[in-house]
Amino acid sequence: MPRNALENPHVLAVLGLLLEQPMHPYQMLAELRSRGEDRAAAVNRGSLYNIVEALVAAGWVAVHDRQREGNRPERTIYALTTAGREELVRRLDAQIRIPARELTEFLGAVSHLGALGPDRAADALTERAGRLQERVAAHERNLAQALAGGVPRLFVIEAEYAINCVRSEITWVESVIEEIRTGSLAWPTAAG
Amino acid sequence: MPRNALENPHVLAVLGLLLEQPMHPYQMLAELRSRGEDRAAAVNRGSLYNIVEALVAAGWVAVHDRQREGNRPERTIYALTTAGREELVRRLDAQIRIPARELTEFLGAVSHLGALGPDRAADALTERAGRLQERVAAHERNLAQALAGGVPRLFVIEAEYAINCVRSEITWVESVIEEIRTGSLAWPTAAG
DNA sequence: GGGGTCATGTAATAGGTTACATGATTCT
DNA sequence: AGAATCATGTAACCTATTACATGACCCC
Repeated sequence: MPRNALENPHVLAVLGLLLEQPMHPYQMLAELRSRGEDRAAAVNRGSLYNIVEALVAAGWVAVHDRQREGNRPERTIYALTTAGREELVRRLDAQIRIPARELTEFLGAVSHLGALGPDRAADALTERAGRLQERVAAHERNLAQALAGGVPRLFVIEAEYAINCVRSEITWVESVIEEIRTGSLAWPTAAG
Repeated sequence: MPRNALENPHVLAVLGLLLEQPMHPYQMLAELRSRGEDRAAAVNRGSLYNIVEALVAAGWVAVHDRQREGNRPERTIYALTTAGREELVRRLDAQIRIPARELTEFLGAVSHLGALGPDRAADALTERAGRLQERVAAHERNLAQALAGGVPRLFVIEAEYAINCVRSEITWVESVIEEIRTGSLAWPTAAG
């Protein structure tokens, strides 16, 4: 187990899952992957076992049950402890209060937009806008379906946030395209 | 040198810097750090030398000059090659056209907002909104200063994008706070 | 004279990913 | 019968970070 596995960014995701219900690691993996499309980052099993081990050592998670079906490998169900729940709340609280510097790939690309030249830049941005539209539509479909299925809004609030982010990016991208087309965003030569 | 150092996410940043002017690695580091507050992620020298070595091997970057001042260690100035410039354009183009799944820390936190309970959630979100306001103000000051100093808008366009993102997040956060306060965002018990 | 910056090179460390190994169950 | 899934455990590998090593120059 890595020494500071507790600093692993997936720790919050694991604690969050265990808040919902006790689980064995393989199930966590399945959950994370099924929601992963828009919620969690990809985790692999190697890291996951390390994290769980570290969480147990920290006392935030404890063995809840051991089950055996037939001759399958015994599966160990883990559950949040009280301390784990407190830690989860502490981390959530901190991550909400203090915005991290979220450096996206797109921000890095935009900072060298000049290198593409006006036509290619406008073209690329247009394609992006289209793809973002599709993404918003997909998010909205999922959200509507969940709400129609009776899931409380609080439990899908992050979808609303994601939609908000993508929407505002679309607006920005489209405004830049327009400015390139009208020439109000000037293109200095040797732009970089 | 790592085998796929060319896949390193900092490659684009290095190519972008070299598009502006030839440089030696130490200077790249200084540039990245000085802009780093809102532009580039932190790079350390170990990785940087690996990247430069890989870029040279790929033919995207070549030794431009070797300079020696007094008895200081000789510094090697690298410059973009034509192939390197093409690669930069190719990567920029792709990164703009195809939006990556940008999973932020905040998105992960929001998805477990329920665990904080309504009061603490509203409180934490309020603090975040305040900090985001400060960040917008700082970005705007920098942007205004750059523009006043004669920098073409195209070269600071990424600051406009960053401001747009933060602004829209503030709007969203404030709307959620309001909904928590008025009770229109219901809080199911045992929320997680 | 001491501390900080300029500038590089390289080895050690530790983390995450990938792959190997095992074996039962279920579906086609 | 073969493939895919369930479920774990562990070792190898590769990458990035960190630290060590070197030495000149500049400012106080």
